[in-house]
Formats: sequence, C-alpha cells, structure tokens
Amino acid sequence: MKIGELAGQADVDVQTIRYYEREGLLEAPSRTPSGYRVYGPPHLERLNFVRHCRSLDMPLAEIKRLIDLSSDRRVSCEKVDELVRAHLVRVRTKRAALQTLESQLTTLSAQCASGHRVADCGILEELIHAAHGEACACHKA
Amino acid sequence: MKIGELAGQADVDVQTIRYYEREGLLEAPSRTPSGYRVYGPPHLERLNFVRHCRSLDMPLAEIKRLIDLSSDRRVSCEKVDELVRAHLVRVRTKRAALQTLESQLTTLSAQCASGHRVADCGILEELIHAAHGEACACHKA
DNA sequence: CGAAACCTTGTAGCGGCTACAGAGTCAAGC
DNA sequence: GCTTGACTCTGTAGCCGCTACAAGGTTTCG
Repeated sequence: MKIGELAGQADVDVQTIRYYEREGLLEAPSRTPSGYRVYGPPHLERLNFVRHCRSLDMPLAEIKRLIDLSSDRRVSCEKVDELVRAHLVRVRTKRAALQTLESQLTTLSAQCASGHRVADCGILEELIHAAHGEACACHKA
Repeated sequence: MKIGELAGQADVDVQTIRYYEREGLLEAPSRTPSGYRVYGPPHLERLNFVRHCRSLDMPLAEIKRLIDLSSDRRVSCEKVDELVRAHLVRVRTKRAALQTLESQLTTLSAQCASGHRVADCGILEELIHAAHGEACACHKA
C-alpha cells in the first residue's frame, strides 16, 4: 500500500509517517520506480506500535529504544520494565503537579465575586499577592 | 539593577527575561549609555507575576491578556474569571488523561515477571497486542 | 486530454525556553 | 595602563512532535 492508505489504516497524518521514517522509528520502505513509498503489513504493525506508545505519552527516543530492545530477544526484560517504570514515574509526577495546580486554580476562581470591576478582583489580587511571596509552594520540592 | 541581578532575584534565566521582553510580557526598561538594561522594583514585581502564572502553567499569551485586562481597571472582572476558568478546564482534562495513563502504565509494568528474556516479556506482548487492536480506548472520546 | 487527487522533497512554524557565537563594557588587581 | 574575568549586548539555532506549506512529479478517472 501507499503512504496515504497506511496513514488511513493507522489514523495518522501522512507527514507524521515520513517524520517517523526520518527519525528512524519506521523502516524505510521500498519504492515504486517513480519513487512512491510502498508499505506492507509489518509496517502497519510497527506504526500501530509506535502510536500506541505515543498514546501512552512516551517520547519518541524511548519508543526507539523499546524497539531496539525488543528486536534483540536475548536481552533481559528488566530493561524494558525499567524503561516503562521510569516513564511511569514521570507521568505520576506530572499528574501530581497538575492536581495541585487544579486546586490552586479552583481556589483562585472562587475569589471572583461576579459583577464587579477588575479593580476589586480577588483573582488578580491573589495572583499579585502570590507573586510577591517567594514563589509558588507547589514548585518547591 | 542590571539584568543579572533581576534574574537572580526572580530566579529566572537572563535569557528568559530578554525573551519575555521580546514577547511583550515585560516592559522594555531604560538603558545605560552603553546599552545595558536597567530595571526597577516594578519590573521585578511584573516578572514575579509572570513567573507565578507560568508556575500555574498558563501560556504566555494568556498571561499577556491577563496583564492587559488588569491594566484597564474598568474592565469587568468576569473576563479574568473566564480566562482562569478556561485554563482550569484545560488543566483538569490533562490531569484526567494522565491519571488514565498512570493506571495503564502500572498495569503494563505488572506484566513483567523478573528474570526472564525479552522474548517472553509480558510488557512487549501487551504493547504489541494493544497495537493490533483499533487504537487505545483511552483516546476515544 | 485534462483535472483532481495523490505522491515527492525541503523548509518553516508552534511554545517556552536554552544555548551558543561574537562582540562590547566594566570593575578589580597588578 | 593593561590585562583578566565577569558581565552585558544582539542574533541565531536547537529542543520536541508534529503540522503546514511550496513547488514540483505521478497516477487515476471521466
């Protein structure tokens, strides 16, 4: 199949496929005499794998390492697990930060009694006041 | 004070300050005859405000609008609240997505019984298997 | 035969910085 | 006075993961 069909099957932009090829995540496929890329089922499988990892928010570099690891089937599985675990830690950290953020913003939004002017706005006061302090507590270890 | 001192006070990179100036978030300060930027306390205050908003993960464009709104004290506060609320929705959505992600990765990591080879790795099997399906359920509305 | 839909490469843009290059300025020590 | 080092200046390029555009070539369909 040609690139457009592959893109349709995997629900990915055509450009993204070429980008993955450039970045070494997808093998360069064979070409028609006129230079069009021709893909087979293994390419689709690989592409779906990459997209699934991306849906788990893994950076491309990590997906690439995962592919390299899995292509050498003698390698200990611990490395794969290590990688996934490290990623999990990152996600967890970010999620926790967003949670803090969420409650801060909720508090902030509650400062605003409707119908008044900016001059009396609790939100802005709060933001300016906080800015006076020594930076946001949520960003201190 | 000069840019380095301002940067120290606000715990911001010097380059970031110049970047904020270029982007219109910080007023261009006066200069010494030799062209060095000279800042006063109001600049520090503004910079701290921007950093605080950034610590709340607001995009620069939004912070700029917030500054513009707050400089016109006659404007209704609703716009400020609207802006904060919209940001809150974005944060909440992202946090929820990360939460789903977190549990998926936890499940994934549990697939891996230690000491075996990649060939038998539950994680990779899981990832490849999932990739075969019609994409990740977590990304469907 | 000609239009439309595909494909090709190369390049630039997004956001929010960060880092470098190459030049100028300034304060302190010898 | 002269050097050294720390600062500052501007301009430019890189990071990530795409996305979009330009300017051309190919294929397909009516």
